Amino acid sequence: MPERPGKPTRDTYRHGDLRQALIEAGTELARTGGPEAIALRETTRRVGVAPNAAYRHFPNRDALVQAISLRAMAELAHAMEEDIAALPPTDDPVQGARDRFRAVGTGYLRFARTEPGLFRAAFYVPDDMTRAQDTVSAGHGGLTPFQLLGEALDGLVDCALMAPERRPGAEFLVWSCVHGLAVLLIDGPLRGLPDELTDPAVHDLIDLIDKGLRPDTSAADAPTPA
Amino acid sequence: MPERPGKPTRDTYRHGDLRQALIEAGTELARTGGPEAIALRETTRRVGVAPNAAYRHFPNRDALVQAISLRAMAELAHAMEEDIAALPPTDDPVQGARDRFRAVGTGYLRFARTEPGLFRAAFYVPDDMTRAQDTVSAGHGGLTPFQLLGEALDGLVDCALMAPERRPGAEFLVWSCVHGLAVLLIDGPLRGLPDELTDPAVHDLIDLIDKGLRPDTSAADAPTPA
DNA sequence: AACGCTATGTGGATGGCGTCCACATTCTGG
DNA sequence: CCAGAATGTGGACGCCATCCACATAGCGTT
Repeated sequence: MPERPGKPTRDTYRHGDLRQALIEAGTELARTGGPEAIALRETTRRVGVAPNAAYRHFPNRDALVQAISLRAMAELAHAMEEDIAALPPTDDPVQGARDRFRAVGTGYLRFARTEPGLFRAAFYVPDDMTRAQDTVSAGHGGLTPFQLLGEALDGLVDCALMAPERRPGAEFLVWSCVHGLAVLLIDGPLRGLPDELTDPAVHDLIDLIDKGLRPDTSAADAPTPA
Repeated sequence: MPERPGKPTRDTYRHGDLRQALIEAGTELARTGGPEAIALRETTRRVGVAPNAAYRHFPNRDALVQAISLRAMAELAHAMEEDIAALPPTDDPVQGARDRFRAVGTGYLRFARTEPGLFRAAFYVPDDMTRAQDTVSAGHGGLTPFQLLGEALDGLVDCALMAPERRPGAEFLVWSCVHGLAVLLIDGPLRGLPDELTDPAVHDLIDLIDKGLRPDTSAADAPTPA
């Protein structure tokens, strides 16, 4: 019996669901080391299978990383949904819209800080905008992170917290701001900033975005402030 | 004569300034392929030297990447300085402050789109905030990108385009927004967006930040807009 | 001027990686 | 029940970073 305990073994020649097992194992690698830590050989090793077996389910390493990336994106959606769900109920629709908008941002940044490896994996590689619609990257509610943000923005417009003419493409602007902070915090120059400093930064950033989106009250768009 | 044309050779056993040559060659690799394209072996090959020679000047690959990263950060500073220098002269100090602030942002994003590989290299790896002060990463004016942004923000405060009490830490917020768009554009889901779409996005983003930074004119900070 | 020390470059080996090709085993449909 | 498809294995190749032992060149001392 050459079976050493601790090493995953199997009695059948076939694995059963190797594809899923690889995604699972690879996700754990990404969780601790980011997408570049997803080594094909190490992943197959953990599953207890020869390196080449992976090629029966993915054309190459990048395809595996891609699949893991989609799953990570879905986890990001979950985190955002959690922050939205944790919101205290309100009768005021304006308050509600603003709360949901904030929750989208805080959930995003909470996930980035809690699971930096997966967050980075979610944004790894051959991506175009089409993937944001992929249902695999959606949360339990069926919406992707991008779509969750869109809904929150629609809510702002409905409550006149945002000018409708500014709505088109606003996802990209807001997304940029929040994403930028996430990136600077997890592998940029702000890495390792203690929570006591990051939490206010998150708050202030969302304040800034919120304020920047609001409709112009009087005359405030011209070069001079007032 | 085993010298094949095209391959860099040298007549002396010593190279002269191998360290600088490695940084130079590695920078070219990063320019086209980003920091992960900086392979120690390929870099030394281009310089015409054995792989191990690099270890006389850098403890490991990461140190080389780090040196290249600093140089790339300096190039980023140059790009920002260029946009500032290209500004039309103005008598209006308010206009000037706003212009410089915008130029900091446009320069940053122009560099990111023009030299995505170097931009990514600039933000690669073991970084903490201390490196932003490193003079190696400064531009011709002696200021790092971070410091250039700080100056621009000071200018806004001086012209009452920004509330002084919001000044501390504002670098991080503004930086996040601009950096986020850069990242989404060059290796995120917005990759490959044509210039016709990115240019307005850059403009709108800076507008949003500008607006978000402005002092509250009347009553506009409370949950209700007006 | 000669000597030795140190800085610098070379060569070879090791272990990790992704990927390809040939082969083995199992499952499935006719 | 058997052929072929699906799946897993083994070995090889070329890339990589890094380590050790060795070679050579330049520099300061005497």
